[in-house]
Amino acid sequence: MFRFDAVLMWFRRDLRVADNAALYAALKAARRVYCVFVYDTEILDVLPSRADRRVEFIVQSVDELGRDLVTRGGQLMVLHGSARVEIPRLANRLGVQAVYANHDYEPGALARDAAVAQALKPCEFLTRKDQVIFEKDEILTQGGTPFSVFTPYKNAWLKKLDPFFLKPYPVEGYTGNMAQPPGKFPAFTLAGLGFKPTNLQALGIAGGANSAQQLFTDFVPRMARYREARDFPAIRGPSYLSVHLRFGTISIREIARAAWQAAGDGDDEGAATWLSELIWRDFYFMILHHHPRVVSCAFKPAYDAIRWPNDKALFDAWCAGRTGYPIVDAAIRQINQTGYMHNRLRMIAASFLVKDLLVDWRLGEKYFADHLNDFDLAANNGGWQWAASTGCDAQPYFRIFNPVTQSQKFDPDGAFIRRYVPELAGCDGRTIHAPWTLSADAQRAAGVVIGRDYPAPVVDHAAARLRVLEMFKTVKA
DNA sequence: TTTTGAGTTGTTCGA
DNA sequence: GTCGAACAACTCAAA
Repeated sequence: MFRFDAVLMWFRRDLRVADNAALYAALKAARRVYCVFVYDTEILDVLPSRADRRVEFIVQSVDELGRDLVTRGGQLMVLHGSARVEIPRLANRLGVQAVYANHDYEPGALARDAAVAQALKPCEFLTRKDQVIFEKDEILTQGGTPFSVFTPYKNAWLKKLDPFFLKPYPVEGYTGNMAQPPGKFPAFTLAGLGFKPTNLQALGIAGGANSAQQLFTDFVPRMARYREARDFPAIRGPSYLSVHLRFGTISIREIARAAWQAAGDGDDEGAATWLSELIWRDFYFMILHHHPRVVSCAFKPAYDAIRWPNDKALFDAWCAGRTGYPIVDAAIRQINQTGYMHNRLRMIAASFLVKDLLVDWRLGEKYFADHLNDFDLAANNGGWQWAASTGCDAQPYFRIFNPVTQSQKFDPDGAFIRRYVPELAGCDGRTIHAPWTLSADAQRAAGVVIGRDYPAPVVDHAAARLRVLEMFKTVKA
């Protein structure tokens, strides 16, 4: 009744037991299922810092996954090395007939998986869809081509959606055939991996599926207000699940199901808006999978002709949160201090770097990639190309965020700015968005001298706007 | 094949 | 303060 005697389940971006597609497939297919996670040195060795919140998050998640597997009669083997080498070696040692894993769509991961599949032969490498609701070829235009505009993609996505696609994989009922590995596979500590602790715990962020469930439970009653609340960084609008989606400590099916059910027939716009964000996630995975060149090039190739000045002093000011524009600086300080940045602020900070400072979007993309806990290649690239107007939707290049207007609109009292730019704590809600406009007396009264305690604006927005418009026009012509 | 409607997230200007 | 139009013209997707 089993297809295989023994198989190996390889966990990667799916650090949970519940509703895990590949784990379910493995348990259904084999009399004995081994489980493994590899701390892949090919990834860890190139991280920019030895204190990385993501590594800490993964360690916590892997530890919890290991404990969870033990309660179900299994045990997680944990390795540290190159997955390309370690997985085939382990499969051979265990004598399994197949290795199961969930699909990973990034170009580097696809190359790794192709190499592993090759090295495993004749042992099979069997993979399942788990990270997304619909993969790259499941939502197509009537002409059978991939979409490149979000709205028609979303309409087709919603039309295709059926409760069937959101059904959880009932892993719990099939864990009787978990296998005990031969020998010892001790867990790795953060220090054992060569990394230093971060402020993750102090931030209240924790890895693992239990923490993800807590966040989700906390968000469910807020979902109805998501549409109104999500744009204001000072309030608790978003779900904060992005990092858990990144590492698979929560199932996309579980949360999409909740959103879809709540959205109903259009009577809950908060849930519908949140579901839309989950569809964006599928959309960008699809775009990257079909167009891997966007990793290094503009989706609209014409814009690769732009010669970005890339002024180093301006880029450094942006990275340090010292541009003189409070909302931009607060945003950058948030990512620097926490590894998280509110979505509205990601747009403002990205627009400012590209359109005001004339720095190549790829430098900003890299900065976010290095610092975001929830960094995902597909979504980060899509977001930056959107902000830079080089992306795949019909985004006119003359849409340039005004950092003061955005600040007034989305942080009206300056509460968020005050949290991350304490130099400006003495400014009132009216003037905090553009403190350089204060008179010398008013600055003294607010306890901040512009140019001494807080930088003067590094560029003039109105002038910068005209300059970038001119640049884009030249390239088009 | 041709036509038609529409395109995440904005800003500025002028009435 | 508020509102509508202009920004410029292109590409996508469906009828």
